[in-house]
Amino acid sequence: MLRLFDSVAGEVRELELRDPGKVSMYVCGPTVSGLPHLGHGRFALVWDVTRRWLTWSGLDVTYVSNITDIEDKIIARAREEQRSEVAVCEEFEGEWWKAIDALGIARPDHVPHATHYVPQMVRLIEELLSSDIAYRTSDGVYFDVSRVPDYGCLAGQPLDSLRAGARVEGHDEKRSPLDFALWKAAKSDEPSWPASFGSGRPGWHTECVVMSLDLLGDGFDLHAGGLDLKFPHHENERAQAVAVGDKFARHWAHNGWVMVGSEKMSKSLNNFTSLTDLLAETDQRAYRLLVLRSHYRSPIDVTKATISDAERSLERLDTFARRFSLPPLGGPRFERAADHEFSSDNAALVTLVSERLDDDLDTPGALALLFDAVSQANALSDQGRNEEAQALAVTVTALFGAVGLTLRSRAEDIDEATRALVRARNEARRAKNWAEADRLRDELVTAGWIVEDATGETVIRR
RNA sequence: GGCGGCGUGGCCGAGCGGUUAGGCAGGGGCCUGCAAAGCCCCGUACUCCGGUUCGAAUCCGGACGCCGCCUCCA
Repeated sequence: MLRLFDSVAGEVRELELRDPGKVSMYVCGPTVSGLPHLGHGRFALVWDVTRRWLTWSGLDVTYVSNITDIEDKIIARAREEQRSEVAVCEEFEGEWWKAIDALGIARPDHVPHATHYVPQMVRLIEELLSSDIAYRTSDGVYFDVSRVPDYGCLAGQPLDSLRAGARVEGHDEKRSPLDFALWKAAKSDEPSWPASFGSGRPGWHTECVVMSLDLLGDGFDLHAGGLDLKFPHHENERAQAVAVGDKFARHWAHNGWVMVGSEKMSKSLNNFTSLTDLLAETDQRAYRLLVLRSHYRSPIDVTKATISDAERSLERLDTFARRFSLPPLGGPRFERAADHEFSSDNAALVTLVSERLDDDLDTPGALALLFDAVSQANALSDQGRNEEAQALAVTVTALFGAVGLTLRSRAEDIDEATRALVRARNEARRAKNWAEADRLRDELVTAGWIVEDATGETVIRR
């Protein structure tokens, strides 16, 4: 069973499931006010890997991830571009899914949208108001954090300590600077919804509480997201749930940051900013490999150098897949251990990799094992031990598939003129006409092909 | 001010007291008509200063440097 670092406990602990055999997980999704960036990509990849691994392990996973479609930045953008908030959200939600699909991330089972849950948020706020945990001000409704005894358990600091550090500008009507907005009173040029406590729009922290509890029920197993959401977003979500008597999530997990070296992320510096740009310019699997290659809680550095490093690694894996004609696993479908049969030798590898991944998602450790296995399979094949090699290769590709990394073995479409060159080269080589063979190879190479003669017949690839 | 993290070989990146992480790049070899791919071998790293220990990258103390959170953020 997976052991994961729990952000409240501050230690790695086993994921204790509410219902045996079933995992309910909620991952805070994006606010669709712009193009998805590298940080969005990382969280989506990390939790996709987690979901896949749990599924591989035989668990029935329900994965929920929301779209925030009402928020300050969306309103600001809509105003700036003189179009509706709905139009902005539609555009960037479209971009979001394009990027998700390109990264080979499986779609969530449920994708709740904040605007579809406003009446339920209103009911939650009413409940909080009725018990005086929430209070009204001239600009909305606020949550009184002092009413939650263990407020700060996610921040890792007691309330007093947080309060001492709060960056001032005391909002007159708030009881504490840490109190957060549940509801923002309507303004004439902003979208608003009716409510018994005055029309307006929901604050960000309320939507995820309502949506996660609605779709997964109280005491769901895992609530995950980027490290930056730990405080105050997740703290505040939890505070609301606890305040109305729920247990909320049993386990909290957070992935680390994306860095771009010491340089500020910007196009002018030739750093990738948006996922959309990254995916347009690189192998779309490179980012997944980069994410898998470091621990999910460590910061990762995404630069041209680290991405191209990953791309070259992928070439090695693709060459491997080609050599053994391995099927492309991963992508939108899930792999399950139970769907595969492993010989005892290969079962040992599966066990070792499983132990790595079950240990707080040690993907770097798992990859090290898999790369070793790739070398082993190649070596076996070199020695002519083809059955063993093939079986190992199939196991390796299944395990890559288990974390969503698809190896490509499919030959590219090759046009007839190029095929003719390859045939001519085979003729020349049979005739030991090396000058002609070399000339034809140069021609193919100039056309962008990589030429390999390994099996007697020439094989070309891009 | 409070809380937390990090500093590893050319680059990336694991490591949680003793054994080769792994990848990429580089060097040598095997294979090959020559290449490519593949395989084998190689670099002998851990910010600094003390300490604990038979033994420390790994534990403790200190120094220096970098970063994050306490405010919208994946």
